[in-house]
Amino acid sequence: MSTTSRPAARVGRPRAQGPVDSALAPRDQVLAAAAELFTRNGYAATTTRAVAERAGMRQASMYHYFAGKEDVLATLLESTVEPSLAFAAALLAQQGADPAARLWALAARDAELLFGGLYNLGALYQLPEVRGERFAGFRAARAELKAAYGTLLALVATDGTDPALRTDLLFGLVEGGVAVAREQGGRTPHAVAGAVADAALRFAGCSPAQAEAARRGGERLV
Amino acid sequence: MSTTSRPAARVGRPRAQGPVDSALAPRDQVLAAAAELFTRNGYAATTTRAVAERAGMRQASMYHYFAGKEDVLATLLESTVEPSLAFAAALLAQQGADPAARLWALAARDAELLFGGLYNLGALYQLPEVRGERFAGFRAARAELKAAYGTLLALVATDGTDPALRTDLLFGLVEGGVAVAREQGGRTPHAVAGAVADAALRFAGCSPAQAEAARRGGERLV
DNA sequence: ATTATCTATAGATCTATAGATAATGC
DNA sequence: ATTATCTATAGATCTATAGATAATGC
Repeated sequence: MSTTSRPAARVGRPRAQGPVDSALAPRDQVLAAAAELFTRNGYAATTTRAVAERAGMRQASMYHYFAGKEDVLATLLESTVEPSLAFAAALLAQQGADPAARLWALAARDAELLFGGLYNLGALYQLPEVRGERFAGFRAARAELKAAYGTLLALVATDGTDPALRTDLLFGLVEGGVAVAREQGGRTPHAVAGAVADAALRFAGCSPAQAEAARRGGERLV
Repeated sequence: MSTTSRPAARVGRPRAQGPVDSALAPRDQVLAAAAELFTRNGYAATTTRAVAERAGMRQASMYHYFAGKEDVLATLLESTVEPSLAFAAALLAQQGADPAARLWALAARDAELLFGGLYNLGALYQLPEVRGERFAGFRAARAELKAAYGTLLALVATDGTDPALRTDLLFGLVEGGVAVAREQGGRTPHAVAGAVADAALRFAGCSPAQAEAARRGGERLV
């Protein structure tokens, strides 16, 4: 039997706008719509109605999946850090590998994910709303990612005056560099990621020759 | 005659809340209030009523000084870049001075202004609203500041693959570094500015020894 | 029975404008 | 006369909830 054009039987009242042509689950349709609208028009300026209708449902139906607008934003932000954090944890576990190569790999992967996403979710990290209770999980995950940068930085740069401040600057280089690089079109995630990671190694104190070697090592880890 | 406790004679209907104890002109009271509220609670989430009342006047009175909420934000942003831009222009004119020292000085001054301000106005650069027509002046000024970084970077780092991308990353290092560094308390603008400027020199390709020399030269220019 | 959706709406805003008013300036 | 402010409000929202409804599942 053929399953190609048979619509999956769907429980529940049909949508008023008709079924949506999307492989995503309804909850993910809401998240995708929110990602686009929050980054394009701003979080506070985006109404729940706009999000729901872009996802193909009525405004109130969104509340079947999320407790409210903040819940949508928190879910989005968490999903943005998670992949980088998982990669960082894997890198920290590879204690035999060259620390400089691992730092290169972390910065490159993180930058690539931030830059390569359909939308500039990184810009949402600075929203004042993110200081709220609902975002504690996101903030913790982001702090853990930053700590991974700090661990690798300490292994590479052993001189280290004020390591906490230097870790913050390194983290800011990645997030801020990607944010500014996004303002221009015509760049590939790969090129931006490589440039950010090279910069991270220079920041960590590597000479051009050391940085070059670390890049070659790092590229194998990404 | 003594002028100490005589209130200046003020034209116009008195304020309902009584006169405000502030040396600022009413327009600047509005700007100060907006700077605090926009950065603390977000731009879209801040109402014109909240801004006006923190400035000691009624909501509608704000419209005597500004055409609307966007006008307030645009004025604030322009005033944030202007000092850095003026300093950058002065540095570019000093063609006899060491380029690395000048780059150090620009990054340090820029970071110090961003970090030292009462409020984190730098976080507002990424607002979606800033893409609008009313912000063309601000965007142009910020682009000019970025171009100054690019000019000095090209003088310091003569290898230069993809100088536009590298300029963006340098600019992102300063803006993003300050943003992340602000998240922790207990840091002085001077310390953060120095660390950011040192990082900028390393980014530009300086060896530790060259960077050290440039720092000493740069400190005299700030 | 369960589920995903819908319609309808309460209650609470918010921005910008119209027009009045209470000072000083001349 | 000029100015800085005020009061009042039109018109347009927006979020979240209550309760109904139209599917499938058993």
